[in-house]
Amino acid sequence: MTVSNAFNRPDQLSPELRERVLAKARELGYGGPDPGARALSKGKTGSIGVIIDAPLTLAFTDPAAVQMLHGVASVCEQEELGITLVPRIKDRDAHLVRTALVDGFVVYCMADDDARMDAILERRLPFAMIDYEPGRADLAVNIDDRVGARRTAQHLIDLGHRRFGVVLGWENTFNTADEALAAMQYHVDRERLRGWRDAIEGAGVPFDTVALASAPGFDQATGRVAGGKLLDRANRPTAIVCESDQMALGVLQAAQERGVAVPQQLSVAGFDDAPEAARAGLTTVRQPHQEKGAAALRLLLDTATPRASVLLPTELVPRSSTAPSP
Amino acid sequence: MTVSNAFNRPDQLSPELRERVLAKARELGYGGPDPGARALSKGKTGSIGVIIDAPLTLAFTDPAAVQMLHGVASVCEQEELGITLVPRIKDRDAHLVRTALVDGFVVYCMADDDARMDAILERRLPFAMIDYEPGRADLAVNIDDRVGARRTAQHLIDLGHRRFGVVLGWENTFNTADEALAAMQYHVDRERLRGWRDAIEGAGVPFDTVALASAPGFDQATGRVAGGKLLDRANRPTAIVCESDQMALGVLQAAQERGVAVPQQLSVAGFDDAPEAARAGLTTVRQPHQEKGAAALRLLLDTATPRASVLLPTELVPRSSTAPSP
DNA sequence: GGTAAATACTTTACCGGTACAGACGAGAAA
DNA sequence: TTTCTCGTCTGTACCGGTAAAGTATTTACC
Repeated sequence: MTVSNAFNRPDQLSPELRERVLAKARELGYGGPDPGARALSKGKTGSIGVIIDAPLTLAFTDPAAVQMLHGVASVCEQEELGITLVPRIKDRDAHLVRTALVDGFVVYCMADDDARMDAILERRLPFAMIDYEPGRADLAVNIDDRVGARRTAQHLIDLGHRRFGVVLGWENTFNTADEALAAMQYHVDRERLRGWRDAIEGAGVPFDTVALASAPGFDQATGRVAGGKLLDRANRPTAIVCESDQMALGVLQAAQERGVAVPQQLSVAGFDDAPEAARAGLTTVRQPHQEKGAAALRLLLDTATPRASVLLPTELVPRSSTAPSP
Repeated sequence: MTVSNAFNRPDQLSPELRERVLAKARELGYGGPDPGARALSKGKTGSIGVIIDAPLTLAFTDPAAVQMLHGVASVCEQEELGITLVPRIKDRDAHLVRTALVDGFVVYCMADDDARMDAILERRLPFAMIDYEPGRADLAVNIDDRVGARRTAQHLIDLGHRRFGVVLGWENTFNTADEALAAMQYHVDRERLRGWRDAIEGAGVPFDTVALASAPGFDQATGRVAGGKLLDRANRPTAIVCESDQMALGVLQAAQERGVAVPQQLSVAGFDDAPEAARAGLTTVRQPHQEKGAAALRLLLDTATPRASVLLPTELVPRSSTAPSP
């Protein structure tokens, strides 16, 4: 106990005794209290776990995830907490969640059927979900995906568009919006689809006239393939909305390959406002990535509110990839 | 013990007993072995600590640091290890190092006089230093800063330049290269300065004719101010080399503000090959950021080699910001 | 039928701390 | 003088696991 005090609470013993303890510690090669033992004894680790849907290597490639982490980091730094990134490894990740030395989790954009969810619940630690269906967790941070998507579609409707195409991630075989909504594993994707539908049906255009296309993956190549499918249709859409900026950039590429002029013959809109979107002049929906991370951590640390749902605003950013319907 | 086995080693007990244990666990609300206790007992935490010179918020803004983390993450993922980012907090960071629940540290670009170094040593955990003077640590990963800088200066010499300016970070009051080398806190900075000197003196140009300029900070604003000082001198340099791309971009800005044409009247070179460098057409030195992180972690995990120093190559990337001397 | 080896559990002995409650002497207040 | 308080230091009792060795009970095999 005296040793513990010597290292952790200098005010609890006289300077002489303290120095004697520390000297002996040096002599014996004792490097201070063991963090593992302290964690066991105190029941606190001093670190927050971050769980991301994608593998870590992908997370560091994705600017949105990096910005989210930035937000988490900013609060962690204030609170003197470490950040523990829990890796994603096929079939082993539940185990990694179970053994993570953390006081709580921030969970980013998790699929509905992710096996790690059970592990998180069993840990009985507080956790905050980002981009996950609110209501399915006590602490939830979301952006207003639906409103953002609705505004995008409305913007296109206001420009006179009536023939729409939708580009979705992952290979899918659904034909109708309802099938798609039922099959989608990510809350965010469903909300965006709902948002587009809100506006399009609101304008009196039946949603079953909207062409849905998807392709494997979730990146530019995905958008290129899926966008190509839409552009090769007999009744080509005049406007294409995409689940992400990366996919929208792929659609632009597909259009260029086919000699379809954007925005004269085709309008394209993305989602996220990634840095590349600004450079490409892509119309998109801006969302506060960093604030998502910060808000989640704040919810987690505020033990006074056991249940809370934060909805952060989105903003339509019109750029040069959208224009009046030809 | 039987409970421990039920959760961790199903093959050590009969399915019936195991099910009985798990059922009782559910009934009692026991969520599986406590990671803290396991860490204490096993003496392993399953996580690697990453210590960065800058605050975490800055680390996530800096593409080089993010790529380094990416490299660390790629190896962690293979090895099923977590990554714990240790925040940087003035006067408190040694404590955070002492309490971090990790099996080892990767230390990125630490200043010579950083107080956390003592804490790291006292932990008696393995650690690998990136961008730190090799020889001062058992495990070191560096890039060939000196050779990279030398090639940059040589490239300018080959283009006919003889009047050089150097832009350094942080406000400094040194006049000679030796003073600068003694005052600099970062190994990387010293090596780059040495590299430039190697080439310039090698061409028969005395290094005391080279104008040194610095300004507070380490970013674009720093380069703009320091670059401005150089450009406002009576005997303006025809070539300016910078410690980083960010600062080089600031120099470009300063040149533009003064109507100095790059590269016709002034050549500018950076270091790092940040994404912005390519867009700005900046001549720079490419370095394998990601591989630095991965190599450090591999050294750390390979307990067979208690001492090892890795030197990764750099590559000169000539672009349009350098041209023959006017 | 007897012994070796495998299977299925259990016991023992730590891992290295911290919270909290004494114990004890010295000076302050009653 | 007695009692209270305070500053220092120490003792007790956990925190919740796991490795390794020990004990039965089967099964395997000649």
